[in-house]
Amino acid sequence: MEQRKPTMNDVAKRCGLSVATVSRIINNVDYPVSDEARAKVQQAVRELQYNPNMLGRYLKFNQSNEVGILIPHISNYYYTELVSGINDSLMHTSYNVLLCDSYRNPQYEKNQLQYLLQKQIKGVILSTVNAETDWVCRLVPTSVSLVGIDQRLGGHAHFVGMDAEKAGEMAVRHLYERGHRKIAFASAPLGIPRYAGRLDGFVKQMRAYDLPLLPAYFRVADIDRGRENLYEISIGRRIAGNIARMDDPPTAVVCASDMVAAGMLQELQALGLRVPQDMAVMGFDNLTVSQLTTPTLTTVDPGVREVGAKAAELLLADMNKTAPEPVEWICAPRLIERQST
Amino acid sequence: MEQRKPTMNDVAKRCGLSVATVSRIINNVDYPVSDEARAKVQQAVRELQYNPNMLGRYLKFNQSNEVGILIPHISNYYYTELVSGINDSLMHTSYNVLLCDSYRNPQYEKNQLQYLLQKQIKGVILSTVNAETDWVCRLVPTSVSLVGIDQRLGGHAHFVGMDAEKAGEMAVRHLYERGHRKIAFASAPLGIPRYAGRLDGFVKQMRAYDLPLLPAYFRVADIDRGRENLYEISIGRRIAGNIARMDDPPTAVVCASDMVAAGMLQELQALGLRVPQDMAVMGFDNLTVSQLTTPTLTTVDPGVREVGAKAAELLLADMNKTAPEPVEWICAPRLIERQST
DNA sequence: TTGTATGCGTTATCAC
DNA sequence: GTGATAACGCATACAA
Repeated sequence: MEQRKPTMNDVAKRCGLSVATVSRIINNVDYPVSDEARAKVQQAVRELQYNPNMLGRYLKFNQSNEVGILIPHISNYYYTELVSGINDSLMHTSYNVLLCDSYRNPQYEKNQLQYLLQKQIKGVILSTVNAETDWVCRLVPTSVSLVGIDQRLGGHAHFVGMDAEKAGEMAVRHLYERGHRKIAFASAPLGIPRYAGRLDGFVKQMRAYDLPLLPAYFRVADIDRGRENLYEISIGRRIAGNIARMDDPPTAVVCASDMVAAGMLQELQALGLRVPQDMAVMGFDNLTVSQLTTPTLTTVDPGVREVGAKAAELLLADMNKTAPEPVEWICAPRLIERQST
Repeated sequence: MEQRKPTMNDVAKRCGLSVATVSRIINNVDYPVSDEARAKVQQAVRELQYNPNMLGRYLKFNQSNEVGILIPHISNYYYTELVSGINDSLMHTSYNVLLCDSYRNPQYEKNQLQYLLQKQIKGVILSTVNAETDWVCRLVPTSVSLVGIDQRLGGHAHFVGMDAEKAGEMAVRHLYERGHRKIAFASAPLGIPRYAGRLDGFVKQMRAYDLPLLPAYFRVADIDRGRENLYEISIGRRIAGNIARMDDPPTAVVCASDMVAAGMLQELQALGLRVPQDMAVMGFDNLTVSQLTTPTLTTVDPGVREVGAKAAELLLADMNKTAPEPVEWICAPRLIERQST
């Protein structure tokens, strides 16, 4: 009962024409064809429920019509935001988008990229798991367009990034202007480069203001596993406990991400502190959740959606050969003031 | 400068062997081959940076190694949760996963499915945009495994679902047991079948308790656009305003989803009502956000992740021909009691 | 143990 | 207007 899928040959036989004619009609190519033949083919296509096999076509062209997006984890809100930015731009094109997940595993990431290349995709937008990216441009031939997000990829790759360091500076500046002098930093593990960048900016601006950088005020979780979002929330909760119990607690805490900040916010309040009166809390990313917490969360928006849109734009330009030179584009962060500071 | 990608032929020429031998070595097929040939081929592969072209291989086999997931919207937390459940199971197999987004557009959805089929994928897991699914099994040949989520697809498709109606009943029962008699229902548009199902269950259980079904207590938003998550939140906020201003307000409100409930929660409190004392609020889905609101949100967990895992399991079984008959599996909902009721 | 030749479904070049 | 036929890259039956 397993029906074999009809091929163009079947269609041709059915209507007594050749595959050449059938192909021309199906592809609507600009070629003289009799109305009679066209009608016959269209009917046969309908009767057989013929659906063209792209593998044949792509092989012939030696080029597919697909672009890949490869991100560390689909269940992390940061990346879904990013993908939305990309998709919104790409959905209006004729390209087919393949979304792949590297599960924060460098080995898996490399495999996924290799699979995509083996399918002869035309372009890739890649946000790598970590800062080790040398292998990428060695793997991706120049005939495949390449855009790196968050991390530079070298070679012929374009780069779209966010200024994590500046974002970190902005957070400190905002708190300083609100009168805070004792400011802590709470983070998930710094293997994620944007968290490290935010910390760098934090330190830099603290120094610029000549504020104390107490070791006790740096709280970076070290284990790195569990379900993405929940994991960062639990880090926030845990660090909140630490901070609340300190002899000389800070008056404000900068969290490396909104998810960490959300956990922090909740636990601080559960421990009886008022936010922002007793402790101000800030995050980064401007995720949807930052509007749902009570109080709503002040955050630095790195421009994730804009970055996605720009990456898509660059990819398209490169595939059209209109962007021969590798381009760098950095999105400026934006402070979103809400109730938590 | 555009280098042509090396083919197997190039590898063969380079090491003075035939493509047959090269193919056998590259595929590690169980076939007698001299160590010398093996070494030569491996070196040539490295030197040329040869990467096999799957289009050729798939075409030859007339079968690819890929499965597709097609969902309404990647930026909707409900679906990312679902995809996570699927991926967690599929990542341990040799199948390649292609994630596609139908943008809540039925026409786009059909196109996406067609593209997947044209690429000769082996199986699809599909959560359709709406309840109109007749076209699906007409489009998907029996040689392609098919699993429907949320909506039945007919034909040879398996089905994994959640009991939305029962979930709706559970919500009412929970509130009733807490003493609530005047209960409202707030929802995003009912074009999304699970929202309609929850409403059905709500109505059924209200009738069973002989509770009043006042028209004013049914608040269903009618416009349907904007960014997924933010959109549902704003619906929740808007309906909160309506409810707070009523002459004879309910004492509890069931929201069709956690996102609607989160918006509701926030706005009610902003308007000076205490949750749950003045107004109890419930949601559905048990999304991560339901743990981040203040108060945390009581919700009915429909078992999204389990459903994803089960769908993956069924798909794999079907592709291995170990599940010849279409299977139906419905996940029982679970009440998650938190602070909002 | 290795090589030759064929075909997978498609498009394009040529001849008719 | 239409129809043979040769690629595209790969895997394999068969020959050597």
